[in-house]
Amino acid sequence: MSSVTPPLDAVVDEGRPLRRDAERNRRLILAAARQVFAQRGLHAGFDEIARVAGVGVGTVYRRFPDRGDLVDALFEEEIDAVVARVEAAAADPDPWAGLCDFVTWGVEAQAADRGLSQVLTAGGYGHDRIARGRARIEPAVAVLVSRAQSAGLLRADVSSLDIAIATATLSQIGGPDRADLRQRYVTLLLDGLAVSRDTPSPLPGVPPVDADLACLVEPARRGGSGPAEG
Amino acid sequence: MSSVTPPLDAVVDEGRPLRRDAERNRRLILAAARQVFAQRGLHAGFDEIARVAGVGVGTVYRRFPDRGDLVDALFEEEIDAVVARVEAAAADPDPWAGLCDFVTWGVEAQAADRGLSQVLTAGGYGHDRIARGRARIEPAVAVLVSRAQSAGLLRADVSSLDIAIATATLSQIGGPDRADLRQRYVTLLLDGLAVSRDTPSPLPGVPPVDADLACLVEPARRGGSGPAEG
DNA sequence: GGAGAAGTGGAGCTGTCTTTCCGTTTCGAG
DNA sequence: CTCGAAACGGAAAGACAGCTCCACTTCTCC
Repeated sequence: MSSVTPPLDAVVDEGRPLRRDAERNRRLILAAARQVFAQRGLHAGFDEIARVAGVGVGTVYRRFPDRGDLVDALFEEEIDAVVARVEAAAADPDPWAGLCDFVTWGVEAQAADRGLSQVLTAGGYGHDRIARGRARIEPAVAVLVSRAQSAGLLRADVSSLDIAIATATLSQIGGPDRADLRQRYVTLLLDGLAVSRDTPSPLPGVPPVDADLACLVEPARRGGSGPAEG
Repeated sequence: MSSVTPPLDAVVDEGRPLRRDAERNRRLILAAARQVFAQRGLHAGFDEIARVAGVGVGTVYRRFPDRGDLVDALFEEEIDAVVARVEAAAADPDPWAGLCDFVTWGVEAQAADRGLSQVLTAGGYGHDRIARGRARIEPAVAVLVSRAQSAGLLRADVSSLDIAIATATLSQIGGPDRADLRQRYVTLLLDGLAVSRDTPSPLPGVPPVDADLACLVEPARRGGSGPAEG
């Protein structure tokens, strides 16, 4: 307040005067964690993050004593991106196109980043920064939803959380590279969300093959469960 | 090949002359595994199955040397039940009602039994008995699907595997006791699958609350990830 | 009711993942 | 250049699940 705003504040807060090498490593760790969390989800071992970052595990633990710190640091801006995208969709002159755009994008964003999907759906991963970020998404989606409902295009009995749940659920289908497959179900969902229609929107992609079923649940582990291997 | 068909054959095969206590334990283990796999999925520890069955782990491993043996023994008849249900649905005089019935039931059956969901979707859990069982489902669903398509009620561009994937996906929503929630999305799916409709089928249940998002992905573990606890 | 095969249970081995600790290295102020 | 503090890395301790092994118990057949 008065004269003493101690420089220590800066250390505890954001603008930490970390030693140059420490700051460099911090960035390397964040970059590595972004990649590893996206691929493997938030359970990923600190070992792997350290290896990808090219630092020792000890360094990761010193900088981010618990996983929540790392999650907070990483996903705050990703959540900002989600909010921005919802708001952009809500600004689309065509309310229905805006909704379609957001659902399509949301499914892919979560499919491409398993960590994001976990942060958005499972409570209790990050700390306060994540909680605050999440709280900003739902109202934004609510705007998008009610606009499409007012226009008489989106059925009146869905809520913004229905959209969130459906979007998160569809993101679980297929691997990161199977956008084609997921978009079939996005299309079905959107056709189901429309108030009425005469004819189905054509499903994109090609019909799934037997192996496409497999990417839903966690696969059998290398243990006794005998992964048939082919 | 000639004269000696050792009585051991019987032991290795099906009609095993197990000792009375061993046969009793075998049944206890199967019952326990059915319950544990349904709740926790097929990764569940043999420890827990043993504890529920009231036997030692060693006993479980002796009787079912690998997880696939246990899965085979348990899920063959559950798959038969799925096939039976598809065939019953295909016999419904109303092709659309049959499809709705099967999707609704299939989602709940898989939601109530995580093990079943894994057996049906992830390849490589059981052994040959499971593989053979799975192979019987798809053709049966194909009948159901093409009947509804021929009647002009189901959109022509979905395949039976689309139905299987969508069904399995929706079963991941909510806990075992949230059939009300899942049926909202089943309704949306069916509305999306219809060739055309004028008005949306009303969504059952009540709109989800924030906490309902959480049951999609595996929750944070008790480790450093700081499950915010509330 | 006795002998021996069959079956049992759970202690403990193994491999995996998380976290801590401390001897060494690197930085940067003087 | 020198020195102290900060940071480093990775070995190893701890926690834990999957699986094995064998001293002991229980059954069955005679």
